[in-house]
Amino acid sequence: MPELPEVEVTRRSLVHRITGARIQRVVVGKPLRWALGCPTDRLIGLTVQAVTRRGKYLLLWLASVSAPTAADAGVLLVHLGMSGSLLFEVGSLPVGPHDHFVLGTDLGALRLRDPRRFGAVVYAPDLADARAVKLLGHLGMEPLSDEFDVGRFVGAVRRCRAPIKQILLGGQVVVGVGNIYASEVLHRVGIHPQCPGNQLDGGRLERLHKAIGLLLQQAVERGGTTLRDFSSADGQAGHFQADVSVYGRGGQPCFSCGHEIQRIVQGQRSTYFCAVCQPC
DNA sequence: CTATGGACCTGAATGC
DNA sequence: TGCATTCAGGTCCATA
Repeated sequence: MPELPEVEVTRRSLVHRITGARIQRVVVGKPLRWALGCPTDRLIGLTVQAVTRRGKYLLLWLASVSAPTAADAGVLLVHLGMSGSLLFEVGSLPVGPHDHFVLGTDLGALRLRDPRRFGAVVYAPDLADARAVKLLGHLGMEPLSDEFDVGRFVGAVRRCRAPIKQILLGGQVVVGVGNIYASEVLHRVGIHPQCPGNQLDGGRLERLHKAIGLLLQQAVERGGTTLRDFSSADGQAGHFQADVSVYGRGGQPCFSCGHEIQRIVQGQRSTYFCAVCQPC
């Protein structure tokens, strides 16, 4: 489900509702990808001071009662994995079979619903903590921020021999581009997904850089992509699936040229592209 | 260091 | 209908 746009849409739908909420109850279900890393009791009484995002992680900054604006009580790193979604609801509805982490607060209940359990909620005292560094330390540039510099992007890609699709998915150059948006952005700029990074000239990479920012921004504005079950924290589905031009469209005609969309496998993930619009 | 494949887990869709 | 197979929005880890 969740690439950067879906995570950002979740963040925006959540932040104004949960900020200031005081944690009263923590319920854990079946194990997620990683253990929480602290006793659930440790979270009781803390308040959610801010909700930020790094790549596909949401960061819930926690504050103690004595310093409610300082985020001095650590951070919860939330990852939605493949099938996760966060829902925030007033009141306390029954915990469903796929709700594997629930924060009960005085403002409502936040639940991570994740059937496949590739997601995780990890507590870290701060971002210098070893667990936080392991998860966030190697991540590349934020594509919707000013740090997403053209020169750095071009330079980094041209140092890689891997296929450009894999470079985008890897997250070490730029974060947040997942399997849907990688295929989509390469189609937009006419680059073949198997083209090695170091064979792309500066002009094409500059256009790719620009297209990544634009595509992700557009997807956020459309509420993300809902292929099966994504929804924001208030239950709204996304609409960007209506703007998808190649992902999941193997065998169907390209909207630009009419040629049949190809499906190939790279790194055990499906890639979709048009061999006419993306010749190399 | 890179590249590759396996692992984690459930559910929906497809095929025989 | 029933059962087996394939696929799915992520990413860490072991192995070569």
